[in-house]
Amino acid sequence: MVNKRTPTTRPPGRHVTRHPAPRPAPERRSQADRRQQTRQALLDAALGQMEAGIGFEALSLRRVARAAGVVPAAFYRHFASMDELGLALVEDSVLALRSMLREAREDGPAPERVIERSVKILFAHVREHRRHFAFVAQARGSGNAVLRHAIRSETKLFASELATDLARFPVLREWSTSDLQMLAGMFVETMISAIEAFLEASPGGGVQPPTPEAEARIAKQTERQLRLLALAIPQWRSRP
Amino acid sequence: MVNKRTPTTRPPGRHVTRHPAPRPAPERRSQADRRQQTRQALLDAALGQMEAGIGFEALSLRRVARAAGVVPAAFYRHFASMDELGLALVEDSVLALRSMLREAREDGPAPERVIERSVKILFAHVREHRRHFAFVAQARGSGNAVLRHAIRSETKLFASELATDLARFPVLREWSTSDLQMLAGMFVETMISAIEAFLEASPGGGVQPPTPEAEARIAKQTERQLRLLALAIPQWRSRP
DNA sequence: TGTACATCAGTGAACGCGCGTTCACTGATGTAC
DNA sequence: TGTACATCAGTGAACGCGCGTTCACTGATGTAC
Repeated sequence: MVNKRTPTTRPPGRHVTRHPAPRPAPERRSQADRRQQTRQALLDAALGQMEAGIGFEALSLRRVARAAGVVPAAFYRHFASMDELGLALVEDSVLALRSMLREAREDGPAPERVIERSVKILFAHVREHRRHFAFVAQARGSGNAVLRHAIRSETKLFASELATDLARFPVLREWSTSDLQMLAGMFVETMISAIEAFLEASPGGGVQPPTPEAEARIAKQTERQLRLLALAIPQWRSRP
Repeated sequence: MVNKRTPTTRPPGRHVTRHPAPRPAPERRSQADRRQQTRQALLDAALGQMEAGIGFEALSLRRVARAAGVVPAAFYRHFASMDELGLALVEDSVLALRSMLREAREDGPAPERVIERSVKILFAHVREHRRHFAFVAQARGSGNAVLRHAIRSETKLFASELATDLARFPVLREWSTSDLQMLAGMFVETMISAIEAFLEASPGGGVQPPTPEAEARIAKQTERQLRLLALAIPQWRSRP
């Protein structure tokens, strides 16, 4: 078959880019830096598009590339597909979750104010990594099977880690593993719905963070839920 | 501007439909019946496509029309857009939820086995309306703002109804409205995650219902969660 | 019952568009000598 | 330090495809007389 494409004969400098930031003065930087920077721009662009209310499944490679200020073909230098970009976002989000648990664990079990403290940490993290949390919340139930499964298995892992932490509390020392898993799962569920409420309360379709008042209201509600759940613990007769 | 379309001059009977069921022998039926039937076929086709693992947002009007055995243009005789079709599905799903509450309410509060009974009713309904539940679970977090909001407000309404029912239990008679709302919300959350577990356990990407064993396992887990939650109730000091 | 006309659900063809993917290319960065 | 060549991130153009939407149309059903 004949190659029907006309050989490139355009004069140099003729092409006008219409991208937002037309690559400012070819500053000197290493190839590795440039690569890393574009990769990050693609990830940021995807999060940014989703912030504007577009679901991950409806996100197109071309939109992401455009928002990142890069030609569609350049996308392939970093990800083989949108699925792969999504998995990279899951990975980043998981790091945020892990750091949350680490912080909560930091000064050991202080049964008195543990709920209050945990909620504070939760909301601080959600505020800081809002876009990643929004991505996870959205893709968790999305039609994309690859992402859905990745997120589900990470959520289970997270609940397991939490279960191990819970086992350190005296009241829970006698609980069976499966009961601890259940309790951790319920805590995680409560956190997830808190996160969803937080994101839903973000004005402008998730573009801005919610007002401090709205956040305080949701945090308080979450505390009440966790407190109610905690009241059940001493009443439970754990069986293996 | 000139109408560039060639006037239709094709001989009658020339066109060959490639649709699955090429409209069998023009049986006699009323226009209204035919209309209703196609509308239902479109709704079923949408559910069917989603059953195959496609998210609502990724569902195209053309796919739905094709699966319904109808030409794309015919879609517009029934819905102005896919959003509108989605809202019709939400409405159908809400009916299923209402019927669930009605059934649970039927023989009044029987504190002894109320949890066991409720879970039985829940799973019976999920089994019967699996595709509608799957649709709601999927669209609940999807990128489609219209559907997301419709589903959220219906969920809140559902929780409110449940709260009214809960108020009938003697242990809860003294509870403030907002505490009842919270409790109902937590029950609903637990149900939702049970539904998600049920759907996730469906083999073949949701095409078939889960095995009776898997269902029994999930039902049992749900019962345990609700039981734990119920244990907290007498301990709670409700304040308005 | 029979006839002439109206209604309207569904058809088939066409449109312009954004999509994912490919390709040979450019030109700055990196390396060997 | 200077030169010649290699590497490779990003480019621009092209492709074929499925999409949503429009339109004049067909022909069965419905209605008025």
